[in-house]
Amino acid sequence: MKIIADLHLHSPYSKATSKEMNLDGLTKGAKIKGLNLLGTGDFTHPFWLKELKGKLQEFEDGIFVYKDVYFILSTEVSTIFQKYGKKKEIHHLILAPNFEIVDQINEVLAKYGDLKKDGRPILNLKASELVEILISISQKILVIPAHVWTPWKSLFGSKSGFDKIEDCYEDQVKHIYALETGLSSDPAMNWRISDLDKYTLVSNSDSHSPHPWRLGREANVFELNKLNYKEIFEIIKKKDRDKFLFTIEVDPNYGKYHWDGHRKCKVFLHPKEAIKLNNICPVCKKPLTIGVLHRVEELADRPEGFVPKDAIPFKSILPLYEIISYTLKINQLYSKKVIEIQNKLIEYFGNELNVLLEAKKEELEKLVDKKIAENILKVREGRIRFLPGYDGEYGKPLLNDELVIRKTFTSQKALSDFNKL
DNA sequence: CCGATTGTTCAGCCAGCTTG
DNA sequence: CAAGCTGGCTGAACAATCGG
Repeated sequence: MKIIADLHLHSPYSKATSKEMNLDGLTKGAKIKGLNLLGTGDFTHPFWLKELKGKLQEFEDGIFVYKDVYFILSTEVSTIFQKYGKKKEIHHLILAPNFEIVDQINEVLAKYGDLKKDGRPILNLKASELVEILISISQKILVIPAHVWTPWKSLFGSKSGFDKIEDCYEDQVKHIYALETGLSSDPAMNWRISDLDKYTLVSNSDSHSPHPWRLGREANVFELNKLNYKEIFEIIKKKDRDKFLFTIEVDPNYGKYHWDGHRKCKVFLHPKEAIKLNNICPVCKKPLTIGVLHRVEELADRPEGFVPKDAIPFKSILPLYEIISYTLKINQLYSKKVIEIQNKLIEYFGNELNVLLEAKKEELEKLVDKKIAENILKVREGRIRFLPGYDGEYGKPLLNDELVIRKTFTSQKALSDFNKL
């Protein structure tokens, strides 16, 4: 059976999330998108956990079901600790095999932070201590460093991260099997660092809203004989290429931290340009927010385009809402017209991922404007340029062959280089 | 010309850290 | 010790534009 899984998302008990991130909203969103396995998110939060225990039915060992959508118990925690005299804040995705073990996890973690305060609790623990604690509860618990390249709160992040996984997880690194690439990087970027070859690269949305332009933006596609926790655990642990078919990605340029820059100063720069400026903002003279591409370049020991031999392939997409709204030049994702077209396509092809990955051009053209059909194919085939994201600003796809003329470039040369891409 | 739709901006949520 | 900043999303308020 084919499983399309988004394992990292949040409940309404996390800060800055939509109230619709409840089980009904999530299952509705998953069906529209074409996902059949979701992480529950936030199992550390007592109210959310109570809801999960009450509403989820056990399906198979470690897998639960609600309204025909499967769930696996997951949460994200933030560890804050000092190392090398600096504050380190690192996010970790945690998967657990059953509610009994979740109860044990929560009992221990509650000693290190207030689990009620946020669905994504802050723990006064070193990353290595967190892993040690979890593994001592159960070897079946999976700890995955979350969105490893984003500047804030991540393993390799420019603001509070490390250059080597070992520096973060120390002797507990032996229990780390996978890394979450995050929106601003794709597997190809990670393949440039030989140290990462042994890790399974997983992709999740970290969604805060169940809307199809957020949930399932990134996902993992598995082919399983049967669905249970052990299967998922083993695939991720062993990087089983026969069962891990591919990951679904957005173009890393779309991510909010791909390039370097300052949102407020309207400065965004390719790492090469930033380095020429000593990573100092030409407007406010303060250090730039260094993005994902820059960090990958710093740590890479291989050229662009290198593919490790056991790499799991990936496909790049964009949320359908964005393709439609950018094609029609409507900025509002939820405009009536965009929703109408989206619904028409989803009704015909069953779900959004079918539209994005499978739908044939002739069929698309029968249903919608030729330009929209063409752009769906363009995105699928990667024939598309972006205005890259930076310092928390999403990247923008250039679906109408626009030339980029924007005040946000401080360097005319960066602008002309960009238009040549 | 007026109502409907779309575009744009911004407060609010909140803890916890840094800065002055 | 207060002020400012951070994250990501909602949804209100208001402005602009579309279309019948």
